[in-house]
Amino acid sequence: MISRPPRPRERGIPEATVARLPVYLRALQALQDRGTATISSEDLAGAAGVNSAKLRKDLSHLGSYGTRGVGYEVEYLVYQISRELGLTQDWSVAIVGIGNLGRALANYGGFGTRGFRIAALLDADPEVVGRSVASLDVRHIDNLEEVVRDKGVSIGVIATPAGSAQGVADRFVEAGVTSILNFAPVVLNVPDGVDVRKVDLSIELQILAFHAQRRADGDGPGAAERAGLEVT
Amino acid sequence: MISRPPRPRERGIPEATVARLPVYLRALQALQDRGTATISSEDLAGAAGVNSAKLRKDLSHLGSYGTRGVGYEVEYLVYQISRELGLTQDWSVAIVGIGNLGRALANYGGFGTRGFRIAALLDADPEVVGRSVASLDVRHIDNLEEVVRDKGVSIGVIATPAGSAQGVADRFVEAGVTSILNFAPVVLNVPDGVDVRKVDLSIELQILAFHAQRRADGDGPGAAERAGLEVT
DNA sequence: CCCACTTTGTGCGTGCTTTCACAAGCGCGT
DNA sequence: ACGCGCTTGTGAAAGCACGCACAAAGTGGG
Ligand SMILES: NC(=O)c1ccc[n+]([C@@H]2O[C@H](COP(=O)([O-])OP(=O)(O)OC[C@H]3O[C@@H](n4cnc5c(N)ncnc54)[C@H](O)[C@@H]3O)[C@@H](O)[C@H]2O)c1
Ligand SMILES: NC(=O)c1ccc[n+]([C@@H]2O[C@H](COP(=O)([O-])OP(=O)(O)OC[C@H]3O[C@@H](n4cnc5c(N)ncnc54)[C@H](O)[C@@H]3O)[C@@H](O)[C@H]2O)c1
Repeated sequence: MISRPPRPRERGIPEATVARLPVYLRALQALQDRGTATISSEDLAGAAGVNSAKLRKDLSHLGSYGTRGVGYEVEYLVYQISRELGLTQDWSVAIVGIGNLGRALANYGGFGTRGFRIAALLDADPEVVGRSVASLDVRHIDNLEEVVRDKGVSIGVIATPAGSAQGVADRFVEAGVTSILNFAPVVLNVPDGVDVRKVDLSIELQILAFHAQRRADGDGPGAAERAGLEVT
Repeated sequence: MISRPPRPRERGIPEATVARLPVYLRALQALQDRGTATISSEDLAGAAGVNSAKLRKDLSHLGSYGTRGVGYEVEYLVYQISRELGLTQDWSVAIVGIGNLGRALANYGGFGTRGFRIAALLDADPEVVGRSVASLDVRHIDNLEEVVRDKGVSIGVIATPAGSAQGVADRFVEAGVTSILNFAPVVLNVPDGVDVRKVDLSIELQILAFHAQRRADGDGPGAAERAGLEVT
């Protein structure tokens, strides 16, 4: 391992924190819409469904943006989290596989509140290619490289059947897309430096089933807590 | 495959392990379809995209189902994981909010490979109620309690707009549903003993954006690895 | 100016997760 | 029967994550 140059400010935000920042951001934006100017860690934690100490520690990774005795200024915090998450710039998204799910995604208005723009839709089926979905023409998958280049696509969404997903991922990578969101139920194989996240409905259901079964079997006192359930 | 496990089952399977079992199960079923009889932890780990030591430790929580020098018998392991996850019984699922997403979910054939059955669709919009989606009549949300009772619904899926989600969750809980999968971008408030999981597209996109930005900023050597990217 | 009160930022103990490394166990060929 | 090669199962170590509890820092009232 090469020793890194002495960085004055090591910016290593824990992964668990990164995953929660969007939740905080959403809660803050709701507060902002309601006209709230400042909020305590206790209240914000409540709105985000987390422990307040955890929230404070998470925010402390971004810097010291709170005021003791008062709380956090909502607007300022919204800006800081947005900046940290990279939402102050625009991200072009391409969706591949305009079937049931792909269409729902394309039509989904509040895509990512802000920051994300659906730039292109692609499919392989001649029936689908050429149609207009959510005010966008569905292009043929063969144009992927061209579309990525011309539209500056930086995030690829895969909503094809499982069998096609790896191939689509390969083409995304080939075209220079290094962020992929995968809805197909397969493990994608990508080179280092490419970031893949997956959304998997059936895994979520199976986890629910596991806990439900456990609750049904040996439902003694504390069984739910042991299973790590939502506690409010 | 009728004989119950020899020893009293461990009561504490780590949550992280539970979340991976469905991934292993899917990989195993793919192997099964391809006619593979046995597989080593190394190969299965490769197919599931995890470290082989982790895979072995995960499986060890279910029992000692491997054979040293040989590997795991695919069919047996499929059965054991299925049983552990509760997939040997049927789960009735009700979907509330038959909009873009709800329809996609309802039409999604391979819902959970096996074990999950969509038993009911519910909506509040008179335009939607009464229509037939995926061979099911969409019922009015006011019938939720009745539907849950009659169809034996044990898992509730929420695909309504954010503003309605808490209300729907409350009604699910009231009706006795203790497993909820939430697609709406809100933090649900539920009593102890109710299990809520969420699927949140925009959070995933924001996490991708964070890593993409980080890569763009200080893309030095090892930057990708530090960000915890897919490594294959 | 001081004091009572509020709330942040964080040191620290605890428990969970991951990974390494290897002894023990199994099958096969001789 | 025996040894060799392969693979599992698991102790042990290291790394993360969580949440308590409290000092430090700020506010506002008197
Ligand atoms: N529908 C859901 O609710 C849902 C839920 C969870 C997961 N998924 C997963 O999402 C994916 C899509 O599901 P769906 O219901 O929309 O399926 P679908 O069959 O309705 O749509 C798939 C689309 O992908 C296109 N396609 C196929 N191969 C392609 C390729 N090589 N390049 C480009 N396009 C290609 C098809 O033409 C089709 O339009 C599947 O992997 C599914 O398992 C769907
Ligand atoms: N479409 C997507 O791709 C997508 C992606 C991520 C998240 N989501 C989220 O999923 C949810 C649904 O999205 P959508 O695009 O399908 O929205 P949609 O507006 O198309 O559908 C929502 C449906 O819910 C129904 N509904 C509203 N209030 C209800 C109530 N109280 N009881 C029962 N039904 C009610 C509406 O009648 C409508 O049919 C939203 O919260 C959205 O943020 C959607």
